[in-house]
Order: sequence, then C-alpha cells, then structure tokens
Amino acid sequence: MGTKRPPSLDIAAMTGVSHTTVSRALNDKVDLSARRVRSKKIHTLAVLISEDLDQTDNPINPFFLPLIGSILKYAGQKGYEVLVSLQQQSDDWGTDYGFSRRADGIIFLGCKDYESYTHKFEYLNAVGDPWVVWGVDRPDCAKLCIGSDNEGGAYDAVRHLVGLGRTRIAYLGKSAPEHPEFKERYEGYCRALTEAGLPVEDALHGDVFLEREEAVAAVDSMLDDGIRFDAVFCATDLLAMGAMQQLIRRGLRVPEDVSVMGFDDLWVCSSLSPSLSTVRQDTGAAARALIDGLSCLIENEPVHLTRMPTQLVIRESCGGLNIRRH
Amino acid sequence: MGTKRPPSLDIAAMTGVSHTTVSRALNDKVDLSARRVRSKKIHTLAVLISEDLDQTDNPINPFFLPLIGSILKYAGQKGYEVLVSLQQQSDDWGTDYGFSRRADGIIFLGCKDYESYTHKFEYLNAVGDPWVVWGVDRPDCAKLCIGSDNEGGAYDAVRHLVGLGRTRIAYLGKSAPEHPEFKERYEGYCRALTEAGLPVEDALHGDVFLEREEAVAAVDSMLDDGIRFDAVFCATDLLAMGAMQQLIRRGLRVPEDVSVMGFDDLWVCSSLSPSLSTVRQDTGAAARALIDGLSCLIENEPVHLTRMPTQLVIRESCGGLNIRRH
DNA sequence: TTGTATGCGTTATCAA
DNA sequence: TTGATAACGCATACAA
Repeated sequence: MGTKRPPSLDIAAMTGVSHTTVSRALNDKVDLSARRVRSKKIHTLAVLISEDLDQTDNPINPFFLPLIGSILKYAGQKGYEVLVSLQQQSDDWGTDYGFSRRADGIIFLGCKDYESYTHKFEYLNAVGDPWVVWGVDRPDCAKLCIGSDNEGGAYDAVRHLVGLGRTRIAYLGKSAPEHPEFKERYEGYCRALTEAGLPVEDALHGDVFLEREEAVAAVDSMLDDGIRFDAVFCATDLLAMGAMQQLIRRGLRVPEDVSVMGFDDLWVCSSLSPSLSTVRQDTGAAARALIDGLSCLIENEPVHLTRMPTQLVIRESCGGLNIRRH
Repeated sequence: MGTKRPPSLDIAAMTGVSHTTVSRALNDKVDLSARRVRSKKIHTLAVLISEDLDQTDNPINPFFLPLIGSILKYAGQKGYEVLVSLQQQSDDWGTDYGFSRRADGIIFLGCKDYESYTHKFEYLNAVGDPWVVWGVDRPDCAKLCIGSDNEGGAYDAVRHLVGLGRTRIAYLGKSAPEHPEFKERYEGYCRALTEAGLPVEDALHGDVFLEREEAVAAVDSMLDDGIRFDAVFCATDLLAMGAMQQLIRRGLRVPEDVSVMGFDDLWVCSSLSPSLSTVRQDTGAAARALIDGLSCLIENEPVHLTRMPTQLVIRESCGGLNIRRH
C-alpha cells in the first residue's frame, strides 16, 4: 500500500512528475547529508586547534585568531564549509574524535613542540584524510607544512635594532630544535648579531616559551642580576607585551632606555603605549596557502612547501631615528 | 549478480553475520553523512558571525573571540560539531548561504545595530532552523536572545569611579535605542551619576561606535575643546584602549589625571600599561547559556531569556585607593 | 541477541 | 529534457 509514501514521492505524485525531477527542481534546498552519502564529497574543511595555553579566558593562541578568521573567509570563498574543533593537549583523539568522513581535509594548528604532536600526527595519518599544518616542515610530517620565514623576519628585526645603535640585544624565546619556529627566529637573531660583529651572549637569552608571565619573570631576572641590555627581541608579541610592561613597571623607559621588538603583529600592537614594533606574519596569505595546499592534497595534485615572507613593522617601542607613529 | 556487493555485505558474508550487525560492530567508523540522512539529526551547530569591522587584519570583534572559543569548547563537550561562518555585513544571505539541513541550530553573533539585521533575522526565521542571538532581546527577534547585564555592569563601574572621588566622568559609546546593549550601558552610567548627585552632561558624552580610532578622535576633541574630565568610562575595552593611548600621548597621566574604565575584559586588559580596569563579561557562562538555550529550542523545550551577571575588575587604570595590580 | 526488509533524499545510469 | 530504477550506508521496525 502506498498510503505512507515518502514526502518527496508524495510531491512527485501530487505534481505528476517523477521524484527524481522533484529532487532536481528543489536543488536549492537539498539535504546536504543525503547529497554527501551519494556524492562522496563533503565540501568541508576541519580546523583542528590543539590548545596549550592554560588561561581559561584566553583559550586560543592570539596569533591563531586572525589566521582562523582568514581561513574562514577564504574557505568560504572557495565554497568550503569550515568545521572548527578545539582540542586539549591532553585529549585522547583516537577515542573521542572520529574524523572519518566529516571533512575532506584537516588544517592543524598548534604551538607545542613537535614531539608532543607525534602521536597526533600519526593519528591524522592513520585516518587517511589529507591534512596540512602551520609551522615548520619536519621529515615525519608526511603531508604539507606551511610557515613564515622565521629566520629572515627575525634577522630583519634585529638588524633594525643594531641600526638604531643598540649593542646589547636580549632574546626572549625558545631556541631548541623541538620548537623549530622559535629556533629559526633565534638563528635570525644570531645571524644579525654576528653580521654586526656583536657577540651572542647566553646571559642575554631568556629561555621562555609562550606565556606572557614568563617574559615578565625573565625581565625581572635579568634586571635583578644586573645584566645590562638596551634592546629586547621577543619570539612573539605576547612575550614582548609582558617584557615591555615589566620594563615600564620597573621604571625603565621604552624606547629611550630599552627598545622592544615582537613577532606576529597582533592587532593590539598598535594600541599599546608605546605601540609595539614587530615582525608581521601575513595571516591572509598563510590562510590561502594552507587552503590551496589542502585543496591540492584533496584533489591528489602536487603540492609545494611554502614559506610566507614577513614584514618589519616599526612603531614607537623601537626608538631611534626611524620612529613612525601608527 | 552479487559480485560487486557493498563492503558491509561482503564482511557479512565472510563472517557469517548480517550487514546490520557488521554495521553495529564497526560503529566506530560509520559514515556520518549516511547516518544523518536516516536519523535526521545533524548534531551540528552553526556559528554565524556578521562582521562589521573593516580592518582586514582584525576580521572579528575581539570580544567575540573568547566567546567563540568557549562555544567551541562547550559545544564539543555536549557532542556538537561546530560550523563557523564569517558573513560580511553586505553579503546577500538568501542566495549565497543555504543553511537548510546543515546544522540543527544557529548561533548568531553581530555587533551592528539591530535595524541592519532585520532582514537577516527574517531570513533566519524563514529558514526555520532554531537560532539564538547574543545581545538584547527585541520583540521581533522571535527565538531567544542572551546577553549580559549591561546596565548593572556599567552602574557598578561608574559607581566605583565616583567612589574614587571622580566627579567629571565622560562616557564614550552609543546611547541610542538602535544599539540596545550600549544604550543599557549608558543608562547604567546615568543612574550611577544621578544617584551620586552628579549631572549628566552632553559635553562629556562622545557618541562613538566600535572602532578604536573613534575613541582617539573623541579624546582629542574633548581635550581640544577644553572640556574638563577626570575619568572616562567606555562602552567597550577597544574604545578604552584608544582613549587611554591618546590620553597618554597627549601628556596626561593615567590614572593620576584621568581614570579609565572599559567594558568586556579582553585578554589584553591586564597586559596594557597601565593595565585596564573593566567590566568583565563571562564568556564561558554566555557560551553555555547560548548552547543550552539552543538545545532547548532544538528539542522544542521551553526557554527563558537570560542575563549574565558581570563582574567589576579593578586594575591600574583607575587609580584611587583601591588599586590592585594584576 | 541476530537477521531481514524497507526507507532516508540524493546522485548516476540508462531509456524514452 | 524527463522518467524510471539502482545504489550510497545507515536506521528502524519487526521477525526469528
């Protein structure tokens, strides 16, 4: 008995056309899930954010925010939906996250050292979906890595400080190979110093990671130990903000006594007092490179590793003759 | 001929059980799209961000960022996937965005005045999916609105300034009914002044909207016009940052000459020099209220409008006896 | 507990 | 162009 026929067949009967035609005609309000069952295309990207910062009120690394914004924008232009997922560092992905057939590809964003991500990379590879990661390419990261020219950006920044006449330039940030991005920035710092005939001193290196408070403590420590310095180059803006704030609290003048330089160009940099000089990462270009690369992987087309150029942004915190106000 | 049977039937034949059982057994790696076709449940929420700020490098209102982070976190805990979409103010939703059956419900985030959103609200209502909006409830916003106690928060802030001995307290922000959230904050400001026997002066009201630069200009304008004031209460932290920066650039001391108070408690507030006092909105609680409310709408359960309590956070920018350092 | 038949709304294929 | 039918992988209802 056909009294309880499906709606689409009902419409077909009522209008006198086949239900195939009904489906074709109503092609604006289609059921995406059904379409996906048949077509095997999800047209969805997943952005996977592996979170490290503990602060509950600041759950995402601030550098990622404009990057995510750009990803959303560009993915939308390319016709992708974007699924965003926040993963705690401690989460067991294998059990609580089945990526299978949820997205055509995955963009992985994380700040921790790559060792911590090894098993997550393995999981992503096991799932089989194509994925890309923001950062520095590593041998066992099979797919595609996209990152900034960290060494060049840091070199530009420190060379600028040298050009201002600074001779005792501290570096706040990681330098070990477990953190390739920061290691590259440290290498750029060293190259600029060496090129200027300045020594690389351990006493001027604060081995801090991501948290602003670490930079505060590092500044305190250097000042308490009587270590002289006339500039601080920080591996991230967040660290630079902590350093600059503590320098001011300790009675030093920025930039008169100490120049401060960051890395990232967070939106706050121009709103600080003094405004913060920094090395800008182009998040728009990064988002395009990530998505275009992922698209290639999805379509089985060849991909090429990409390094995004950086741009030096000089604001008040540098001092010297080149002060430009934004 | 059954040579090309579906995989599940193959396994069924090999293991001697039915393909239904196979399906049940392999319930870890199911095809979500297929499941959704049958079950009619998407288990997905869509976060729709209507963007207003023009800055390309700051595409999302900074207040929304922790809110979105909390939404991602809490939605994940409740078993929802989250689809995030950035919509330009100018985008024609009807044509370029078919929400039908992509999500069980929609969370709408936007900062513009409600008049601008009228046709978007109509579209959302027409789609039929349940949706909630962050902000202030309005008659024609049929579903559910969730917001902070703007009036109370502003009242607390201004009363604190009065308690510090400030008598000429400026307000930077909107006050017109088209911007209900800011109107409520203005009303809290007025109530605190009136209660303290202080007049509400038009000269002390800078009618600015969202952009930091507007606050910079408003401060310039008041100073240029010779208007005296010893405190500035701003409708958002972004405005407070602009105001504070410009006060400092114009040679005034914060908080000695002028106290500055914001609203939101962005993560940067504690990193500014001086650190910024503000009215904290609890984005975690807001995210929970939005998602729980949306869940109720999805399940056809009754919902209640909710106002989230705010919390006064005193930092260096206030001055007075109550200075606490964060 | 395990097996079977059928429907979900689409796409793909072939026939008219 | 349009119509009929099969298939996608799962869920539901019911039978064994």
